[in-house]
Amino acid sequence: MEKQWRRSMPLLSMNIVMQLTGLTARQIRYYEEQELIEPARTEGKQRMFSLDDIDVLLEIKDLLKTGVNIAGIKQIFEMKNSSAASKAVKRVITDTELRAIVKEEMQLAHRQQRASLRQGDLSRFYR
Amino acid sequence: MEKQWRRSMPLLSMNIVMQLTGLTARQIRYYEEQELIEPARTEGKQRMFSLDDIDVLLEIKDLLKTGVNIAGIKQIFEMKNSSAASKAVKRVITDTELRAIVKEEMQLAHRQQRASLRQGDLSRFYR
DNA sequence: ACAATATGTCAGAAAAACTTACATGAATTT
DNA sequence: AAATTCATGTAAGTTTTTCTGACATATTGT
Repeated sequence: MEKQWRRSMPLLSMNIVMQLTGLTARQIRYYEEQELIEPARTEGKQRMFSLDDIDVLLEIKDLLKTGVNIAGIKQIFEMKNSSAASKAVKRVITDTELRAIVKEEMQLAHRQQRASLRQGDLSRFYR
Repeated sequence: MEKQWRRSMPLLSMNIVMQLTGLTARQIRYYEEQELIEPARTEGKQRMFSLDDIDVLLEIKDLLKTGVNIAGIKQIFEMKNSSAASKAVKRVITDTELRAIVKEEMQLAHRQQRASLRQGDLSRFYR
């Protein structure tokens, strides 16, 4: 609970993040557009990412792979944040919404043989 | 003695390194020219630095501030490397050379009131 | 079939970084 | 004192990287 700020320092440029995550620039920008991440910007408006951003991007990648869509990921992240803030897990997502998400998840997880672990990217290189 | 490789991954661009070290691009390129560092390159020939590089740059900055010149720094680094390689500290530097360096060091350290600790840069932000 | 999603691709503009060359003040050498 | 060396500044022109915006498209949901 001390040098956590280091993980939130925006040190990484687009190119590196692409390599670390195995995502394309288009994907990364799209996730930002969808407000799943909010990278810092240089004076010249270029994106600068933190290690925390990398974490989030890898999680997005995994969730998409298992079939959750952006809307679902957004909800999941909201849940995380509210519980992480240790505020008695607010009901930001209705039960039906949650069930829909989980169902969707299960379906695709079944279809695809749950080939989960990412590879071909450099994610194994950090943390 | 395990995830040390992470510190050697070239993740950082010139701009960030300038901020982290408080050095100018000119200085950083000059130190490379003098073979004190050897940053990786992207396909397009842009420099990419590792955390280890940052360490070295900060050390260069400190040593220069205390009055050691590039040649001296080069020698010091050689000593470090050979002893780090735990090869019975070879005499890569003659005694007279060493004395010259130390003398030079002492003189300048005296002149300048030994205002040592760096500030104004972001070095405190990592590690 | 139609609409929505997530991503690819292209084009033009802007930002960042590169190399090379010349300038310069401080320190050192001759 | 003049010349030289050292470490850094600065300018110009070029290349690389990133940006935004638009349009294309395959897959999935209704």
